[in-house]
Amino acid sequence: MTTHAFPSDAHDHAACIAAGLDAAEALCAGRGERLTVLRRQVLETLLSGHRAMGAYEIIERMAERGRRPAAISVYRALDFLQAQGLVHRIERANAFIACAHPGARHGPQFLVCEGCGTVAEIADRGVMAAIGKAAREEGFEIHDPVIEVAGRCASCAEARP
Amino acid sequence: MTTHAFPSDAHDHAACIAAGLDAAEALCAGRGERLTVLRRQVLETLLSGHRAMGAYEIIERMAERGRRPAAISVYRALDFLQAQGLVHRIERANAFIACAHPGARHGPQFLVCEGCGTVAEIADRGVMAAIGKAAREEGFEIHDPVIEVAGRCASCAEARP
DNA sequence: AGGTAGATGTTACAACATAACATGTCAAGC
DNA sequence: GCTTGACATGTTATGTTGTAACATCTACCT
Repeated sequence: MTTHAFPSDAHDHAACIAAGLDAAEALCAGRGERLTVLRRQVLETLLSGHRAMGAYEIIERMAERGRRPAAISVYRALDFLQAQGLVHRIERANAFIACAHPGARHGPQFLVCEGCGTVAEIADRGVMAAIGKAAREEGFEIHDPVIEVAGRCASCAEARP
Repeated sequence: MTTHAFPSDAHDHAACIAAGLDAAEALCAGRGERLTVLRRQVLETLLSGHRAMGAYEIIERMAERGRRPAAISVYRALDFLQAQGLVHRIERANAFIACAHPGARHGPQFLVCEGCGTVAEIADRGVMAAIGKAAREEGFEIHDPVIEVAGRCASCAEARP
């Protein structure tokens, strides 16, 4: 299987949002966790955007479609979603993005395009193995690796070579 | 050579600060860049702390030893020091740390201990190679990789197994 | 001395995140 | 049906991190 970490221009976006929400529902149900309306809306906003978004941008988008949630509420929802592995935080951008592989165990890595802002989530075994090896040599126990690579995605590199 | 990314408890700290400052002087002189008093003090503060520090913590420390610099001045000094490769930013902590290998080309990676807060800077070839390979498979051009691994350093893991 | 480029200072504010406490919601057990 | 308890959300205020806009200073060149 060839993976396409960067979404193609014309994929079935509605279906991809629905799939993400369904996966989240299933995952929470299986764990006895509550995917409340607010949490679901935050996740849906991230899925719709299909890119990393700051908390206040999420608030803005939610405000356009109904009541404006308080910052703290959105942060709490994001905390929950992160704990469930449904959302990741992009540290270097103070932003959040819906997980591309909900349910899978990871160790995700992110390719962040400086041209278009798209964030691709990959889960490369080789990268994790190399980091594990380097850490072992220092006697370091890995808990939470953050790998965020800024650069240019294929289409942006092509557009401005 | 066995590297010790985590500093031993009793290394010659004064010498290690002096060495860092000397390296910075030499590097800037060689490039025709100006290591001004303010920039030097910011770097010295980071070298003394021997760990990652927030900008406002740097300000606090500098205030204890003289005039309190404005936030923006410290951020500008940090920008300069980062551009010269003398300081790195730890994204996940909104903090800064003096570079452990000034002058060397890198691609640094950080092991951040959640026990004691120490940050070890390593420059593992295997990790960079793995990331390069993963990026190539996506047609992604790497510009600025961020690798920050949280976990426990050897002494903290031993102290609380 | 005057010009100029770069560094720093002053002030105000934007953006990101959380503390403390009140209130709402829903299901279990009486 | 009511109470209770656990968890989620709302309200208000504030803390933390970072920058914009513009003034001033400094060191060097001519």
